[in-house]
Amino acid sequence: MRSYHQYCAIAKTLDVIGDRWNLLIVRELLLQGPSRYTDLHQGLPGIATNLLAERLRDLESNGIIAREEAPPPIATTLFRLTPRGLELKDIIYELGRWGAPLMTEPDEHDVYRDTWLALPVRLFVNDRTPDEPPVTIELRTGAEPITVETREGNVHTRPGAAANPDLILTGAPQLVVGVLTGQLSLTTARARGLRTRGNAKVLVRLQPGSPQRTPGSG
Amino acid sequence: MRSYHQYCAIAKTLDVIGDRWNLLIVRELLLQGPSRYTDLHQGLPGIATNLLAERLRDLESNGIIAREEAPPPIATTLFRLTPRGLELKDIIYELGRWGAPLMTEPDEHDVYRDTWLALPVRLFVNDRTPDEPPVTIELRTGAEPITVETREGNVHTRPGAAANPDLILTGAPQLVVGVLTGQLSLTTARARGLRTRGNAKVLVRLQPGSPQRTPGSG
DNA sequence: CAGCATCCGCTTTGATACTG
DNA sequence: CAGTATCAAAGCGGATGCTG
Repeated sequence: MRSYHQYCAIAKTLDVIGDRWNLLIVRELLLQGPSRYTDLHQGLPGIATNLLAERLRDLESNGIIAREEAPPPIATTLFRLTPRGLELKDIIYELGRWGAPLMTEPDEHDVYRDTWLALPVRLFVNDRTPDEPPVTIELRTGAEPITVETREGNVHTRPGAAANPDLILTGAPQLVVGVLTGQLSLTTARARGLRTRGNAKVLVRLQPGSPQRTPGSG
Repeated sequence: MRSYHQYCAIAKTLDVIGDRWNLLIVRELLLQGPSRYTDLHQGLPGIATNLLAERLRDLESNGIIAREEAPPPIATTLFRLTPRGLELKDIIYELGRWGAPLMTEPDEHDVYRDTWLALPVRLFVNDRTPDEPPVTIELRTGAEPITVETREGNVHTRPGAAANPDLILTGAPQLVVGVLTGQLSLTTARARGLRTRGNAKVLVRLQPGSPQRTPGSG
């Protein structure tokens, strides 16, 4: 990329990951794990295919990602984060935490992927009563459900349905985010189309108090 | 800027602060406090003046910074971070922590400003024996000295000379960073031109162990 | 089909000059 | 001091084509 040519830790970091799309590529690899080129391309709506190829080259030469020839049955190239690339996790988390409040005013043109919801939920919400038995909430905002679980005072998210969820939230992602982050009351969200099934009282447990920092992977 | 048009917390954040120069402007305002246009311009070597003006407009319209007409004796416009802009501190710190290891291989063409050193030092170094009496180290890497102090287990930095420093380090910034982060031995650094005055043993106290997270402002 | 490279029109950036 | 104005160069996005 174009370097800032400044002897400064911030500038040096931005020299490596400041280019357009770079941090979103890291986001995809963090959320999805090792990925094929085509899957990255589909997880990054709007990127030109030549730019994706170029960015992957740059990130590889900077030691952020590595490519790996997977044997059958995959039989294709996989891109994965290196240990150094994984260290960008805290940066991604801070970006997600700062951006969570922006999620309540979505743009009409915005593209949405289910897995993207995991970040604001995990980072902005915390378990206020960690001593009570764990709760499980299933979020249905699109094609694939997401499961939110409390575990030892932390909030974890993972793709897929839950076995025995205490609560199921179905509706537009901004309604789900609004309710989970406490920016939207349950009454208002319901009036705007959110549907709930199960025990909605567990929601008071997951509210932004002192947000958790650098939660575990998952 | 050009939006990613993705309903994702990371993408939304980058829509606001992902443009080139934006985070470095925030860096300057964090390190220097409220600043005049000219001082920002001189603290951001390489930025075109039209770009600085445009970025300041963008950041203001996004609620990150505010401009303020200061009365005499300043009698000019000051740019300062809003509370929302101050919340970017954690992002800046994570960027600085990640970039600190890159500081040992400087480029010949890199520009340097004394205050930039504060970030990697404060973020990458911690006090291993917080119960012992505090130590003070003065860094002389350019025109203006920087003071490093331990206080209740945290490491603080501030511009200016120290009253009674335990140690004074004089030399190129990469030597100072290398020694403080433990990437360079004192012997090697001295051989490359680092000069020390005082009790060099206090350096073993300030080494990267479990790096401190989100230290207080200062 | 997966993983690119090439071409092209548009936008953004950087350098410089100029202004209230 | 605090910007605007201008313009060449680089970067980006979209379409398309190539190769295993």
